[in-house]
Amino acid sequence: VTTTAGLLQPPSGDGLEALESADTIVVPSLRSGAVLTDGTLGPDVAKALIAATGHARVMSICTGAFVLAAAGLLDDRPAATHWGYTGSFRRLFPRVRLDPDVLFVDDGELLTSAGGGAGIDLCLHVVRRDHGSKVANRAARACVVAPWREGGQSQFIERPVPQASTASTGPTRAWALERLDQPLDLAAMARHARMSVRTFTRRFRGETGVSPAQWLIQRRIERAEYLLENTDLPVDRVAADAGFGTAAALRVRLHAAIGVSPSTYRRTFRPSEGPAADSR
DNA sequence: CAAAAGGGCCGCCACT
DNA sequence: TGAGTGGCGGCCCTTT
Repeated sequence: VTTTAGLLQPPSGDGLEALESADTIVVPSLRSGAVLTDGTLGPDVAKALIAATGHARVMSICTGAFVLAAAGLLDDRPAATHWGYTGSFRRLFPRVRLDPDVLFVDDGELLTSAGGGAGIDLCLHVVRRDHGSKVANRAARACVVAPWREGGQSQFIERPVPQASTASTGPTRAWALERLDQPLDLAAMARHARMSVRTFTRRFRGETGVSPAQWLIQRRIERAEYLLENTDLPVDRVAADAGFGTAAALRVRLHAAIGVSPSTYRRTFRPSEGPAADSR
């Protein structure tokens, strides 16, 4: 991977020529510059970027999307950028189909991501595409980040792959999220995805980087954490609603994931709440 | 804590 | 010939 960073204002003509031979060009986020305020870009930069699209994959992180948009690369294409810049981005680049709800957008040779953290998600996605989920997972571990985040309903938009012979497990994940409180086993999920169990597990791991059961546990933990933080439901109700069945199972999972018990977790987020029973 | 049972995961391989 | 599929078996972890 060849990355060109900090070349937006090349000192004296050097730098941009690197784009001619790059495989992948990553435009990082900017905090200032004309492109953010009035959407203009040096003509030589724009020209170099446009020329590079013939042979290189071009991606942006955070406000880097302004650079791609200013060069006209994103016209009539879906894209993502930092949520704080949604308004000005739309004003400056009305032709870009900006999606404010996704972590990143994979439109084939053009990839854009939301804020810095989503930039990591995008980079891991690219590594997964190029080198498989094993390498991507190792990279994620090295960076101390989750190999995969769901990020709301629409985790990311993939370019509608031509003759998508490959059905995705994505719809089944959405389906599973709707019924987290019910028993869900591999057979049921595979049936929903209309695949054999073997193919389902293989695809699932390829697409998310984790196994179906691990993914389910992670989602259930998130649900339980939410309920502990935002409701006064008793712990066994939380366990049931999150799909753990018993409070004991929730205890074990939560402890394995973040090292604390449900009640401790709740207390750190709702210190002054709860029934008077626990007064001193 | 022990033991048994039940799932899940994944390498392997034959088969489209 | 090559990629995708899915059944099998063994190991592992979780639950009872």
